[in-house]
Amino acid sequence: MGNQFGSIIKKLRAAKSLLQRQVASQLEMDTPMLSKIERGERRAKKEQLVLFATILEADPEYLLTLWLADQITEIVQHEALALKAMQVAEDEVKYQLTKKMNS
Amino acid sequence: MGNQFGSIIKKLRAAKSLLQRQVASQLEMDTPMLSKIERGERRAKKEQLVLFATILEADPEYLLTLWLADQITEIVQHEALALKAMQVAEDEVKYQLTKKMNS
DNA sequence: TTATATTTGTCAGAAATTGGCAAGTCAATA
DNA sequence: TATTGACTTGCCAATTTCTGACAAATATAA
Repeated sequence: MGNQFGSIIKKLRAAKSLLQRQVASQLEMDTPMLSKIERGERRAKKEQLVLFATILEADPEYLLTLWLADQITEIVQHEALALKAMQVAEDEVKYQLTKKMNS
Repeated sequence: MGNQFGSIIKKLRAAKSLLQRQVASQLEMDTPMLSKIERGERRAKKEQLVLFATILEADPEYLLTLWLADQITEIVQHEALALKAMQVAEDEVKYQLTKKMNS
């Protein structure tokens, strides 16, 4: 249950003393939807991240990082090989980056 | 295009001089499906990994690692924040592991 | 060519995801 | 204790994505 993105946006919202109703309306969603996003039951759409950042005065890159990290965690959680898989993926991404550099 | 899992099982199959037809039949899939898995166009089902390992005489944990890594790579590829997101996810997984230890 | 191996394209059915609403819980307070 | 407001839960239909299967195209080799 729960994820990092949801926990953070909930915390940021509380820090600004905003109600779900107020944030949700700006995002054009209802409060049940926002509630679910905050509790990690649903995932925000990528296009909504910038708006979240604006409303909550957060760094959009920070939110995107958490949003991506949650998806990774979801894949490997409960896996004994989680850390190994992440290491392999990291190596692959780095390799792709060097390939991109030389082109 | 292409992923690590697919490339490896294709290489292993070639090393054993097996045809797609021979491997596919044991997995109860047709050769177009296996072809797509080898080229990363489709993903093997998790339940098939052990059978892949048996047929190709590979370490099942190795194949599972690649299979998981591919999914991570898919999420973060094309993302400038890929490495940062993976780091955050890794921290989270490690944290969950310590939490699990003390329970 | 002919045969065999692999890849590509397509598609209907299955499965997962989505957005939205109704109803529920919970806490504060009148 | 009744009411109000904030949030959560449960459910569902519509949409989207995924899956397996097949036919056809392409490649490889004899």
